Amino acid sequence: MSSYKDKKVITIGVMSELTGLSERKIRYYEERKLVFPERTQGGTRKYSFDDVERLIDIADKMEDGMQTFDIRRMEQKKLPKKELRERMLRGQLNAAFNIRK
Amino acid sequence: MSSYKDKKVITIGVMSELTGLSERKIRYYEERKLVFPERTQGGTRKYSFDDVERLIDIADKMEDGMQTFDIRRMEQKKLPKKELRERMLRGQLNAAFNIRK
DNA sequence: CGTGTAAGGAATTCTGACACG
DNA sequence: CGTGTAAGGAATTCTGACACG
Repeated sequence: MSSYKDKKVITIGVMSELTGLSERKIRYYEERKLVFPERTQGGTRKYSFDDVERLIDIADKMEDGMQTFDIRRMEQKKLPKKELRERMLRGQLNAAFNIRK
Repeated sequence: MSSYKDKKVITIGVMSELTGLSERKIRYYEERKLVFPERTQGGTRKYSFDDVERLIDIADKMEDGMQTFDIRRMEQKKLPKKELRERMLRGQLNAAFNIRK
């Protein structure tokens, strides 16, 4: 089962190129528990191709106005469907009208 | 067709861990035209999973006493079969008796 | 030929913080 | 909340060379 897709070998610089996301964003999504890179002995992050796809997916949802909180809940599938729909709608409205909290 | 396997994303440090080869060896095999990493803007090497497999294969052949020259020829499949067999035999003999040129 | 190593420098990454909205 | 940035330091990588066998 252990494929190449889940082997953590990609540095944050390459990941940034692959996803188009800034390193800052990538590190922030980790802080928000959305990605879980491994580390080298020295402490540099290592990501997998699965993480590449995950980050692209996250980026899409962020663009739709969703918040990291909602994305995390969504992946855990623990949020009741009704509430999730409301949150997604709110996110899209926020995005559409560029609302600031 | 462009799979993950041929995407150049692995740094030499990770490659060294993945293959068990020293960075010195990995760079040397590049010098001998056996692997062809890409480079980042800054000049650091990037390898693919295909390269991981290729290097492991190379390492096996080196252990059998083959020389980089023969390995390269072998991959190009341009060496006559008879001569190749002779070279492989010689390599294995060298390895067996630990002969120094 | 194949590989280790010390050397000096450059590129990459890391963390914690301040800023803004 | 999400993200940019300047800051200082540490880890990583690079090249060319000398060594040895």
